Amino acid sequence: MNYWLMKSEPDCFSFDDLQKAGVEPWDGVRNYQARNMLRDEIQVGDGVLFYHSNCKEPAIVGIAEVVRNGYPDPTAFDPREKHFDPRSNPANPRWYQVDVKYVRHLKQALSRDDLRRHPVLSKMGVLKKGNRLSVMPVTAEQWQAIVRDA
DNA sequence: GCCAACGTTGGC
DNA sequence: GCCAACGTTGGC
Repeated sequence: MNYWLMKSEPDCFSFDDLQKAGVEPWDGVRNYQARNMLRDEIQVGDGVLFYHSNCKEPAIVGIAEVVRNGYPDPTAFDPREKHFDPRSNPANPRWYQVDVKYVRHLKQALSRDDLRRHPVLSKMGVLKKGNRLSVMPVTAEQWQAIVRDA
């Protein structure tokens, strides 16, 4: 069992949206490093920290769970989609997605300042400057520090 | 294969 | 809105 942090822009898709949806495909990722994790590493049952990015109050807001292993991202095949990629096709898919399920909100969202102040969480990749990965690994220690206290 | 130009991300 | 960081593109 592994743990991940996934970013979403709340103006686009928020954690409340995930709660309403229940289960949602994590689509539109167009970065090879992230693709490799989605396709090869992220497994059903893995834990997900849901992070709101590019917004007024960037923060880890809740917990989700992977409920489907990596499979081809169909939005890459559709020219009407924002993330359409003509180089990807069903016979030879380039981009992958997983399905994630809402679990629960944190009692209190963890802002970047909260994370920076924490002895364990201050090491999280999401705090690193210039980090642009929309999916990144979280250590068991970091996961437990969050799930235990929040 | 190098690298400059360009686009995107995302905190601030 | 600014700008640093980084990935991608494409000419050579």
